[in-house]
Amino acid sequence: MSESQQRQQQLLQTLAAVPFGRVVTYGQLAELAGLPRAARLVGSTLKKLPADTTLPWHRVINASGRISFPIDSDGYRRQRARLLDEGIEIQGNRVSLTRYRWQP
DNA sequence: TTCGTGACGTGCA
DNA sequence: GTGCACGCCACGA
Repeated sequence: MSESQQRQQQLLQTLAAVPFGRVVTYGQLAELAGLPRAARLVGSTLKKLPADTTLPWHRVINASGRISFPIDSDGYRRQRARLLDEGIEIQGNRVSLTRYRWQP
């Protein structure tokens, strides 16, 4: 297994540990996985996930507390709907990090 | 090998 | 609050 594949495994394992009703930022997820400053890697890794994945990809938002998809995109609507399902409040495209951020 | 690109972050105006 | 520049890492052309 290559180095980059191991890093992606680390990220996915960390993602799987994010509890229901909580969110993490791209940068936070990277750091928790032992990969500081690899926020962009999180994005490209999530992009490769299969559509039927059971991983909570929707619990990952950017450092501003916003959903990183364009407002009118499909991905945006799917992520928003899933977050709402978990009881997370969303104003516009924004989630309150102070209330919902996961702190292990 | 180099270069452009991306579901990002931080600092600053 | 917004926008921009720059840094970061991986990947494909």
